[in-house]
Amino acid sequence: MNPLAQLREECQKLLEESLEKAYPETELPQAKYSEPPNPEMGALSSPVCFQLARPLRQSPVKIAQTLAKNIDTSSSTLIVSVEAVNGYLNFHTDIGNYASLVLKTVRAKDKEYGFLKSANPEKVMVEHTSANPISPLHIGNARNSILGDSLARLLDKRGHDVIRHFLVNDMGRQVAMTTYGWKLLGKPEPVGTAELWIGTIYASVNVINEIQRYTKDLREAEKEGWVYEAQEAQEELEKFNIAADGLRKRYADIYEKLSEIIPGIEDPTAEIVALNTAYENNDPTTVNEVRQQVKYCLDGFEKSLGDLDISFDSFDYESDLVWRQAAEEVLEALKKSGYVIKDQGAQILDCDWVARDFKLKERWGLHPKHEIPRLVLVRGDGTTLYTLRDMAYSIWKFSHAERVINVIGQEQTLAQLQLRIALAAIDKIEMGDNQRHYAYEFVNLPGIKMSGRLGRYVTLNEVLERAVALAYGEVEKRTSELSDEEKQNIAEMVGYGAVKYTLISVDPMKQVTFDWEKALNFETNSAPFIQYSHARTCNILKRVDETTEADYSQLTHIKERDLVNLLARFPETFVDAVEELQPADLTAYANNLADKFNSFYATQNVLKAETPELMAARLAIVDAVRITLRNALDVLGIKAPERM
RNA sequence: GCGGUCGUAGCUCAGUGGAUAGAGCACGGGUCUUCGGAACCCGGGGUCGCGGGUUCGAAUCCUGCCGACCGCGCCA
Repeated sequence: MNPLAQLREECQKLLEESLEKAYPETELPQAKYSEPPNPEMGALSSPVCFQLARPLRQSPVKIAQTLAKNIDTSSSTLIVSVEAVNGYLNFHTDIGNYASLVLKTVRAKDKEYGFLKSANPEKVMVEHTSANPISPLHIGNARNSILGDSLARLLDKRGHDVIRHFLVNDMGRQVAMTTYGWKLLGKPEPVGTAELWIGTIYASVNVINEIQRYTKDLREAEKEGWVYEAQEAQEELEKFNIAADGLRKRYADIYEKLSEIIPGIEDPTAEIVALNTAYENNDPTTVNEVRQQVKYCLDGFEKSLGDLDISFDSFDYESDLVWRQAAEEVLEALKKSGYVIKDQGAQILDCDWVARDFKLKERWGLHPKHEIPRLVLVRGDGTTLYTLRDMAYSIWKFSHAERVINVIGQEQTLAQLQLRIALAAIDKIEMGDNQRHYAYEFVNLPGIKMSGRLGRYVTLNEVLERAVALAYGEVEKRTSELSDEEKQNIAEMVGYGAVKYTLISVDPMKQVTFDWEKALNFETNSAPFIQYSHARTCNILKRVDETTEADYSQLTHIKERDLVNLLARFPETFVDAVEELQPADLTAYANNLADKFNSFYATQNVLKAETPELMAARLAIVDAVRITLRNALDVLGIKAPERM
């Protein structure tokens, strides 16, 4: 299953024998094997001589030469020679044997190639997306969904039992505001894309309220002759008026109607708060209304994400009564812990104290000077805060899983840390250990900031539509004989793949600026490029029936060796990507493999190979590349069409 | 003020202790009677934010500055 590991074992054996001969009594230090800078220098390389330099009191270069001289490769099937270069030991493979091992392994394992299973499979819950059900998913949410889903896929392939979870934030003021607007409109059915329609209601209510407020401020300031205040109000008004124009353009009647109704209401804010309270108190009519509105949005989310092949095993509503009860229990436990202090009637958790007592900073790798701010649990008026519900929710997660990964924006870092600390305070320190905040940064738009409150965003749907349309145009140029449906199918695989790839391939902690050109770039270093390479492999394979026995020792060209080496690296790349939770490792790998394959393709003609045995061997490479590219894309949730 | 994250080519980004720091875009030049050019090859372009330290070896680890963003609510 892992040919690279076999190769490494043989290297290790040779090294040990050589060291025993050349420097008896010396232990072989633990050293990682690395990849030489270029394939001509061998398949594997060891820097072990640098570590031996001190104990042996010799230069690494000298040691490497001595060890190389003492290595006898006759006992090894995979290694044909070892070279000392600048203190490194470079291992050269017997291409016939190594290619045979690698290519046969890949082809025998086929769909399972690379997916080494964990020795300790766990139940893992991945919570991702969890977007507020009041606006369409935008390109920033999509980063969350796509990263979360790729993590879930990676863990699943590694043999873990994965639960994909969505938390519905239905308790906030924003949901109440949206439902309020929807009621004012007479509870109509959504028109067009439901989430966008809902998002327009939400933003309209908000914008209208703000315009009223600043209009009032402006009048007062003018009356009193406050120049500075007047100017400030004027600027705010302009901002909201621009937003209003955008909303009108999207759904003229929503904004118009609401802007006729709302100014006639004495205190809309009070009514929104009242609606929120009624919902919290489980008033049956309100529950129906809110849930209906939320459902419109969630159905839309499921559809957009479904297009991307992203789905959930469970949706849970924050409003479910269980949490409130569980939150009470958590509060009791926290009080008993003794870490809760009182301040003007409020109850507050002293996080830093907990961290000190349980040595959490050492345990979780935080800086010793990192002071953790205190956390308010209960207000002075006795009402509880969200944190308690979040804790209860966290505890609930662990009744379904041993490990929890929360894909949540980077701005929640402190809140997530406080949550883990609070869990430690009530004797659930292992829940803190096994809970990981998988943080990611914003996606910005060039020039402006996205804002749900102003209804200003690039929606996921828009991006997907444009990507698929562009892909369709390209597909049409090349596969005119296919039916429209087939072309559409391929265009979707390509367009969706392109969007996923751009979001997966950059470090989650890097702020990115959304760039249409880059998202729709179908050239090298994109999903379509990898998919295209895959289609090329399929195309070659389609043209032949392999009958001749391959002679792998004829794969003497450096590009062929390079591909064999790279193919052998896939299983460990996969394992590293899962263990480090870095799906980007796999986009980089797949791009690299596609790149090397195209380079091979340009000069090493497969079907016109010099001998039938060489052709068979090259076909084996092509087939192995096909399998590996497909598997790498598959584990990222990107499909690989056979033609495009 | 305190804490976190980021800073690598003109632009967008890889590279989490190893050899000469790599891709794509953009720019300049080439390949093609093709196993599908969404391709391949060559080229220019870098004091890895700045300074110190650890190490045989640092873009990578530690530390001090500088800059950008985000947190530090009796909001959710």
